[in-house]
Amino acid sequence: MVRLKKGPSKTISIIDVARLAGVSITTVSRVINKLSTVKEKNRIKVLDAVKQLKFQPSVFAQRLATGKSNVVALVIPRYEGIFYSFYALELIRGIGTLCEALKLDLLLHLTDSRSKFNLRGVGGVIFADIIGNQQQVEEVLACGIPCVVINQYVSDLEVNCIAIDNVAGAESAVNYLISLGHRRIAHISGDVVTQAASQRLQGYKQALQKNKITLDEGIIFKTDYSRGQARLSAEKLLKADKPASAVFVASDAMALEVMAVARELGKKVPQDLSIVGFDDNPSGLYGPVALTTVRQPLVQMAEESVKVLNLLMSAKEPQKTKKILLPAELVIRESCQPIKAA
Amino acid sequence: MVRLKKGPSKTISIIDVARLAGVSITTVSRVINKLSTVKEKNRIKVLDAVKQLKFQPSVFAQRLATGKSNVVALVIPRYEGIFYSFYALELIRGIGTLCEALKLDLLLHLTDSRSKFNLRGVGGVIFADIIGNQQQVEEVLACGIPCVVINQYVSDLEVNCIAIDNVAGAESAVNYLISLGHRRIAHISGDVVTQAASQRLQGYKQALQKNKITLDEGIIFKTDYSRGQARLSAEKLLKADKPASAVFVASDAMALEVMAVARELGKKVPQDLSIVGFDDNPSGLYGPVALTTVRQPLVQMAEESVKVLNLLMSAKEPQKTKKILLPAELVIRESCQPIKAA
DNA sequence: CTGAAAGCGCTAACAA
DNA sequence: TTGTTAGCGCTTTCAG
Repeated sequence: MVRLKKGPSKTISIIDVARLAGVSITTVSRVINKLSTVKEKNRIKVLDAVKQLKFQPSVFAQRLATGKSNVVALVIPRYEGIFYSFYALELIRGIGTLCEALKLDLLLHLTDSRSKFNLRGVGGVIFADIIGNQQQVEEVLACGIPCVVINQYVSDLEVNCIAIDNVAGAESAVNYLISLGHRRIAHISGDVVTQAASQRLQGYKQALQKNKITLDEGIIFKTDYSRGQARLSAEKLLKADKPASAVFVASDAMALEVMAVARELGKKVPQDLSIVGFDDNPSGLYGPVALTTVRQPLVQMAEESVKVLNLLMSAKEPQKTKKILLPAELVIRESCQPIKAA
Repeated sequence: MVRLKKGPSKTISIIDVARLAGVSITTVSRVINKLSTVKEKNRIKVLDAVKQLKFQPSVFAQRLATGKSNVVALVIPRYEGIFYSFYALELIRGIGTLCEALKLDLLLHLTDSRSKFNLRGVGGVIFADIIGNQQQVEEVLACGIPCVVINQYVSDLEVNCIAIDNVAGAESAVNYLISLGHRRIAHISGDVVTQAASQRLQGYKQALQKNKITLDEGIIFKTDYSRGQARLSAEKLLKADKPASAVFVASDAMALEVMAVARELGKKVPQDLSIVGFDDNPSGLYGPVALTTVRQPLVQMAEESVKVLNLLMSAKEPQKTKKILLPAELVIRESCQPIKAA
């Protein structure tokens, strides 16, 4: 009835190590887990045996025994406007690099709002944005699994979140344009299903209001973050009877597209049109006119999320939920100039 | 000596389900694993209990018991030229989506050549490119873990690989330019530490040779795939005494940069310079002149890799290694035209 | 068609 | 400081 142990191809376990080292499996376990209480001499014997047998502990057995898991699931909405972006890549890179360093297993889930995944076995979850999948967050929370949401400030849920102050960032961009004398300032917005885009729009409006500039809905263009729609918007904007002298664009990728369109139409940047983007995407540095933009601390946000989660995962007691708002900072380069005297 | 079972917060296990359903745990296990031999009546009782208790089997216990794992590790070199690209994102998306569908757990490893990861517990590995980390591949192979390498044709190792025929792709691009009458054709290459870039360079050279056009090393520019270096190369190229009439660029992102530089210098595309890129990056569609390019079946490559790996992982016997070469196809759009009569 | 029971490889009381 | 041993939750013989 016993499964045959096929002599040679058997996977080596802690028992083999113990036997070779001439100690008990407990001692081996202690060495592996760096639990101090092992005599140096034995420690070395065990370490030798481990090396000799090329032993690697079974993570499954470990997790089963401890009930703990060092698996972090990163959930990214399968939403093209977001996924195909500088933002997504920076996020994955930031989170991936830190997980690697912290020895956390990073599980990637590209999801739509319907998909369900087995939560048994994951130690913590990071949600990148929430687009229609708030329910997934609630599920995770209900299971008592540590969880942090990034790039989204969640006020109606008792959940940790780390977001960027898009409102203030947008406001500072528009204020800067105003300080240069611009009054007719357009906005090309991202997809307002994302919190980031809608907040940037809000910041834009707020800046105008505070400066007593009347809002003209006719020069606010809503897009899906794509370059295609940016191009369309830019064309409308530039061919209008009463063109704007400046434009605040919700992403650098789109801003660059606007810049390109302007040039194609024979307009000079910044002489004829001042442009501010958002992201601090390195692409903005190329080209003859470096893009003025708002820098988001994406990598910082990514790393912070892993740190917070890691803390949560190793904490004994449930922690107070943290809500962090990271500042976005205006980076002045060359794509804006004071408005020409009328 | 027994760990206390804290009554309420205990995680529910197969035992609870069995108890509630009034059957043995074996039966529950059979139902979960869809092993036919269960009376319909019992099946329903079990399913009810599962639903009622919101039972989710512990993947760790399952894997420990079966010795099988459905974890796929995706290893991506932490190499900026590659990582920040359309390519990387397409790959992650393709692999991520299919894993999600196949219920495979996708583990992401951003690695440098030195990093080691615990292989115990992963059922299969996908390597995206090999940049200095061939040793990692060999390690995986040595452990007998199913493994496939993508975007790299590996001939000196008994390993499955799926790559794109960059040589032929590049050749067809250059042949096309030649067919339009171009004779002085430049090349802006990617980072030749990557196989893709060096093969594209090779295809370029081959096409010239076959057409008895002498190679001019002076108009071959090697870059790190960045837009910055593309810009520099383009400037050199366009300001040269004897400029080329056409250029084949190793990526669309760089090709777009070249196009931008050309315009800034007052050159018209395609009238003054014909350009072919590589990737079929949607960005190439925007702008006034759609980019002619070579389409790589990236998503297909990504999906194929998961399929092959999945097969390998569920196969009883070791399989013959597969080496797949996917064709790349020229996509003619607007950025090239026949050379002007001299 | 069903159930009892032996593992899978490891951790953590507890005793020594 | 070390070893014994009872689980962790599941699968899988094997005997009913």
